[in-house]
Amino acid sequence: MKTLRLNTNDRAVLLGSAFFEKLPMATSNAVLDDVVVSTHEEHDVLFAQGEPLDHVFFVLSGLVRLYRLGKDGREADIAVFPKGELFGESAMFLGNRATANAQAIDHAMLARIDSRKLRRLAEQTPEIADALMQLLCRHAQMAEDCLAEDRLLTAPQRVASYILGNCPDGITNFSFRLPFQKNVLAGKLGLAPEALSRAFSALRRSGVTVKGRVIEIHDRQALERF
Amino acid sequence: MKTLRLNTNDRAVLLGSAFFEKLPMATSNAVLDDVVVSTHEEHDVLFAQGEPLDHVFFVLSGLVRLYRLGKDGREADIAVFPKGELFGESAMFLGNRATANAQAIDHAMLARIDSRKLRRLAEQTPEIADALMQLLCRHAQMAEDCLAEDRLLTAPQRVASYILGNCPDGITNFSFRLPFQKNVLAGKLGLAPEALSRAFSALRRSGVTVKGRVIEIHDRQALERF
DNA sequence: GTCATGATTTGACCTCGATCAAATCATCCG
DNA sequence: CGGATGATTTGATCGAGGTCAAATCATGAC
Repeated sequence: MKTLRLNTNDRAVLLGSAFFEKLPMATSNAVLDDVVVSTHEEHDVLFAQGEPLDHVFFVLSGLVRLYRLGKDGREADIAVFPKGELFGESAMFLGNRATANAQAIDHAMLARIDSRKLRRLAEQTPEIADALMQLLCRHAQMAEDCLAEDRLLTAPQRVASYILGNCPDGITNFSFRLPFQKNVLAGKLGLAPEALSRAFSALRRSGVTVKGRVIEIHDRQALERF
Repeated sequence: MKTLRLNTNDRAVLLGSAFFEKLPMATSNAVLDDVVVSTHEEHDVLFAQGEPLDHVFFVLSGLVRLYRLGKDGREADIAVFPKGELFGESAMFLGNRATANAQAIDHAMLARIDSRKLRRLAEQTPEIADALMQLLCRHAQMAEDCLAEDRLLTAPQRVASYILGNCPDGITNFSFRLPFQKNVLAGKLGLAPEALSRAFSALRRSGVTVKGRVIEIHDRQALERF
């Protein structure tokens, strides 16, 4: 891991993200003034469950996977954060201890925001408190969505739901590129890679084509019905 | 559903809860000044996914179940809230639309707090914003815990984990009463009632005794190892 | 291009938990 | 007490998805 200072481009990514977008510039500057950037190799562990954690992380580039470990060493993904996402915020409210492990997928560049300072600023600045509440709420929703999908949908249905989540409304014919290896998608959906593969092949007869990382949809309705 | 005003006892329950406990009295009074109380029969639906929702609910007595519906009508529990819990707060940040269904278990008495007012107060009062952030964070953690347990643990392991969560540390011999029907516990753990029953019987050989709603543990270690 | 390495798919098998049906058990009510 | 109703358990069966092994595909290094 190497650490650097924030450059202009990084700053632009930060300011354009969902979290900072709605903040007045002065407020954003206050939050970002002592931010440090770090780069990480694929598979680097950023922090581990239970460890002290006094930063909130922002993904400048790459991807980060949040997961828990089972007694037997198996891993369960909680979330995958792409560029532009803020994570690790829950430790701020839980005694500055991480509640999960985090690992870089790809090479990743992260900005670290001091969590004590952020919390202090949130007390003084309603806009920051509001942004934090929205963030917490969104992350809670992500987990609840995941939980509900796990419990209600079969593997092919979960994959269909993921695809539809990437397809703009009203379009019936659509194609996009997975932002990560199938590997990672499988984890995110709570599946073994083999199960993901079989799910894709089950969806083929509903007009889904998979070539490498490129997914093509030919019949939105069929997917929705699945 | 009948609606009433807040009586002294209800007010005491509210003020003693995790959310209000840390607020100055004047702040709590501001939040509670126009609260309305409603009573609900078993199985009453409080609100449905997607509906407009402009209250936050507080459980004065009874239990409330939060769940999502699948296409086929199957239900997946997101959370169960006992007396003293605040819920429905996420709608506040998501366009005042419920993200799940809520249903009373038992007879239930609920206090409704106007969510627009609460949000306005949160902007003016850092203590309220902070309490809200803690609440959101706790609810997010609950969902993440659930998700991780679903993915990492078998049915008997999840039940063991639930029991241990109700057993104070360091005690090896312990007994407690379920706060709801096995029915409800099954849903909360993402199991069919039959699976819960079988899980209990699998735990019998690890020193767990079940008589009606009363659970007895005779060997904490064995449960932890399970 | 050739090879080596890692990703993905496919096949075979097996386990967990869902489902349906039936048997018990518990509680409440007259 | 006798029944009725609902909760819980038990039995039998089935299917989804995990695991392991092998085959195939893709990619980058040379």
